Amino acid sequence: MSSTVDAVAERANVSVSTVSRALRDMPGVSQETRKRVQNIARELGYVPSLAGSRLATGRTGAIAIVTPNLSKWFFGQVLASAGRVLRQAGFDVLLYELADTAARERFFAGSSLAGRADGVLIFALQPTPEELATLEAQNLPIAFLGSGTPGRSGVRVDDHGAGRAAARHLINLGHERIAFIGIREAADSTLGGVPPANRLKGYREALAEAGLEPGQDLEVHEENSTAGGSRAMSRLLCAEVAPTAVFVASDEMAFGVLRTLKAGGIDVPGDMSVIGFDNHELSEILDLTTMDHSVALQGSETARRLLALITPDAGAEPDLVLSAQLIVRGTTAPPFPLRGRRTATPA
Amino acid sequence: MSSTVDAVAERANVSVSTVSRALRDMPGVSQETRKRVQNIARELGYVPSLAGSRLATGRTGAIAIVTPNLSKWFFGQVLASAGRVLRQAGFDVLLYELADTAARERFFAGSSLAGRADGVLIFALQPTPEELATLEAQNLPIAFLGSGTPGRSGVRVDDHGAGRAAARHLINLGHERIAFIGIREAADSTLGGVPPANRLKGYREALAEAGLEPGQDLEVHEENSTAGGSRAMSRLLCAEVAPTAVFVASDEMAFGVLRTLKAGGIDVPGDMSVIGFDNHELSEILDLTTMDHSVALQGSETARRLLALITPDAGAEPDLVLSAQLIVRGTTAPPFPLRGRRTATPA
DNA sequence: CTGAAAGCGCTTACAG
DNA sequence: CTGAAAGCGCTTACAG
Repeated sequence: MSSTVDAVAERANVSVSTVSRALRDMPGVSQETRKRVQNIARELGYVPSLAGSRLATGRTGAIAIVTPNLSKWFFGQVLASAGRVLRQAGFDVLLYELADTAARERFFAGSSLAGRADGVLIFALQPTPEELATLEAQNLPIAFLGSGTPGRSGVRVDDHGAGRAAARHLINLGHERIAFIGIREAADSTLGGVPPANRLKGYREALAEAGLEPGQDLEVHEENSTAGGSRAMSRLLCAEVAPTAVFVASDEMAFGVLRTLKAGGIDVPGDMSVIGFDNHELSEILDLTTMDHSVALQGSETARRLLALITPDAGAEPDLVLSAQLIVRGTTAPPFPLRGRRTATPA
Repeated sequence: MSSTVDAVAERANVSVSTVSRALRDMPGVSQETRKRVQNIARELGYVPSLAGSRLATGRTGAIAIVTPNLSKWFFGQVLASAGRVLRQAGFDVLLYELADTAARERFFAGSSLAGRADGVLIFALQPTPEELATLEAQNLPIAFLGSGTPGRSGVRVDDHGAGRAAARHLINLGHERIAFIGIREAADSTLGGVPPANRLKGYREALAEAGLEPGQDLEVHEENSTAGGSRAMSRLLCAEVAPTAVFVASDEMAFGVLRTLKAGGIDVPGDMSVIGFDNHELSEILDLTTMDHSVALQGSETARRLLALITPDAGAEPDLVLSAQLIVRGTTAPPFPLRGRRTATPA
């Protein structure tokens, strides 16, 4: 419907080359001509056809975001924050949710992104070597969020350190039987799976350093949901010797843990300390002690790194590794015996 | 990088016209030629240039989704469900988050969608007549979610009926002082504002029908967040005569309400009944009685309606008005005096 | 500073 | 069933 360069050119008595240059603030156009062309373009309501310029330049002006299950809180947050940075920079955002393995395969099967995007943001899914190869074949700049692909641009969290820190907090409180509830990926999950593993490692390391025996029955893995958390906690309650504290690899699971404990009449933090991971927007409501890992920042910084890869002037930014930070709330406390001792022996 | 129609044509000893037709399963190509062309295309790793076909056909193969603040739970859910339907139908999803009024103005200022999308889904924002006009000017099919634009294709919730139902539930339990906590839009909100108003109307209507006086001090409005809910509840606790029940226009606010009540030592549902609105994924954890309004369905059905507008064969589907449904959980009960009477007088 | 022309990669009447 | 050609709307060397 809207007019074309030709229409503008004719009306302004110049060539289309001049129109093109004038409208894009390119050098080689006199001030006067430029002004005139711009005014006429405005009058005519001219808006350049994206398809035309894409075909001519090969640039699309769009960035693709590839994400696992969007209905999870985390991905909504990083999508929102990354999207804002990209739009700010003038890019359109193309959204690819790979909710299950079928969608993932379909996506990586073809050159899904060819001619559609100038770059791609990959959230939390660890591409296989083959997948990475097909991505490379379309040679687009890529930035990764959360998947530890060495040598690639991106942002990730020091999950190992975070796991240690969470466990340390419980150890410092005096706990000796500390359980771990980790994320078990669903069979058709599209995630990479690296971060949870590292949280577990950090936890084990802290326990070892403190001279605590990590009982196998104190590590359970479940689906990352409130229901999964509930189930995991139920299993822990059947351990030979029940733990006095539990480190849960996601806040959502921790919510399920809290529900189960409440249902079972087990006081938190009186009988059981609980620490989550995420600083989910609702963890404050539940007064959950948790590890914050700057979720919004992860999204925006990944986007910024991709932009640095695309825009020639911006220097390449190094990978960013974020440290998680303990947020102390009301679900962690010294174990019962210690609390007793302390109140009985004022310093 | 990938080869072009010309390359395929040359290799197959046919014209580009034939290649184009063969690859898109158009009539007028012999089975044999078609097969041969398709094989060669595959061998060459040919993938059609989107920019080329867009320019030639005017079709983009993309749908734009325009949404308010994406980090809100509701919008993440409807985006996810709508996106799945669109991708299933072969469309790319272009995401426009209009998080504040500035973004909204920028979006509606130009013909942002011209040449970028074949249709647009508008979530929960009520376009002004001028905005609607600029949208129309780009003449794209539009489907609305949640904004009551009469005569337009879309999906919305019967908020009026839902408000009545929620209030009825409390009335039926025997409550006589029933408060309402509504959503007050932030100054730079991009939302339309229609649904909350209707929830309030339904509430008032139910009270009137039951012969209950709706005290002005029983209606408070706050920002749609847990903090807003907390503030609103605090204000209600200062009313001349405190309510015994409260209908909260969103679950997130209701979470804040529950926190405030807990902090104040007010038992739920013993001293105060609370009913929310959304059936938020975490409302079950908090055992919150609420109104479910089929959030995922809203997204997918809006997408389906847009597709019906775009694909010629599919008949136009009528607008969909969804009824909300009460989910009874643990935060609603008869008011204290009634409970007392009932236990004292066994039937 | 300005313009004529080729080219980006497709699709689609039109003719055969 | 197949092909030659025009056209979609831009950008960009190249020449002046």
